[in-house]
Amino acid sequence: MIVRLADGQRAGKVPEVSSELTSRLGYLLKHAQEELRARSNAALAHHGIDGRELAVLIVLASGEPASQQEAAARLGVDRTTMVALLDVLEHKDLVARTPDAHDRRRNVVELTAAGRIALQRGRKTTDEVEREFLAPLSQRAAEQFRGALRALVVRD
Amino acid sequence: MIVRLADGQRAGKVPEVSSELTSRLGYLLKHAQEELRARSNAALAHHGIDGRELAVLIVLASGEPASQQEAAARLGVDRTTMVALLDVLEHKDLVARTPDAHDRRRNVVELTAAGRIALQRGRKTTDEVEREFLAPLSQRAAEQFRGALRALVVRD
DNA sequence: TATTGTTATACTCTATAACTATA
DNA sequence: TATAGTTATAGAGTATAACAATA
Repeated sequence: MIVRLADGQRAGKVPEVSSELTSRLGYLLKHAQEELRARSNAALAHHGIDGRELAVLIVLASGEPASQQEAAARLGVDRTTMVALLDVLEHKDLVARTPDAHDRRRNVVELTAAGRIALQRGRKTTDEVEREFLAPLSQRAAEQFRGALRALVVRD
Repeated sequence: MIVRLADGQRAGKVPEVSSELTSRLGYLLKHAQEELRARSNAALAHHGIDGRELAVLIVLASGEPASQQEAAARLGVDRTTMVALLDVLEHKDLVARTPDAHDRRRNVVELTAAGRIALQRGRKTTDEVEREFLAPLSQRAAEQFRGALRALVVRD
């Protein structure tokens, strides 16, 4: 799977990306994220979803059944963004909206049977993609890398 | 009325993001990148630029004087994207376009005196931002983190 | 014919404001 | 009045296609 070196960046004199740039933390983080996202989406496409949609499925499967707004909060996006995400997932029959009996303004959003299957497969697939992505590191280094990232992001 | 304090919804607290989500590598990388970018842009704003613009200045300062297309290749963006970036930087008087004497289709793009100053200050500022961002890690862990990122991104 | 810079256009992702139906 | 879902819209950021000038 040669994704990164595609395009016209191969023939003739290849103007390399500036080395000062590639030593910047911002550059490294951005490209690591983009590479992992591309790989994840390519692998998840076999199950008819992408990484963002899998994240929604994960959020809906965690904790109690959620309204759209609660799901949006758990995912960390705006409620208007959640509308569009759920439109797609509902159309794929992976989630179902049901009016809340106790508060008819709300929709309770839950996974369908197909949604639970897609979730299971998506988890397994992204686990594999993560392992491949981290392959250049020793197992110990990979664990330390993950731990460092968690310390940087979760802080507080 | 049913009192719903599901999940991490303690009073006065933001509803927590699903914990399965925050253990995913994709989530961690994305949020680390966004956090660092936000901090960098906030700090660089004092010098009238943002992170992307600093990246252009770095690219232009590295190696030989570049055409717009060479600069785009070094930065890893499309040439049409470079046009817009240079429009802004030229308007701020940080770079100058000069028609190439030997090939009049090309523009040679170089830093102005103000551009060199902005570059110097931008480098110093992002160095500081990176240090602060990595502060939760020991110095040794920070170096290992940077090395791991480089191994993951630069791979070949 | 091919290439450089440019413009017009479009697409993705996301957010803000306003509308509707409920509460 | 306030809230949940929705719609319309806008703004980054980036890419593709087409065009003029030049090679």
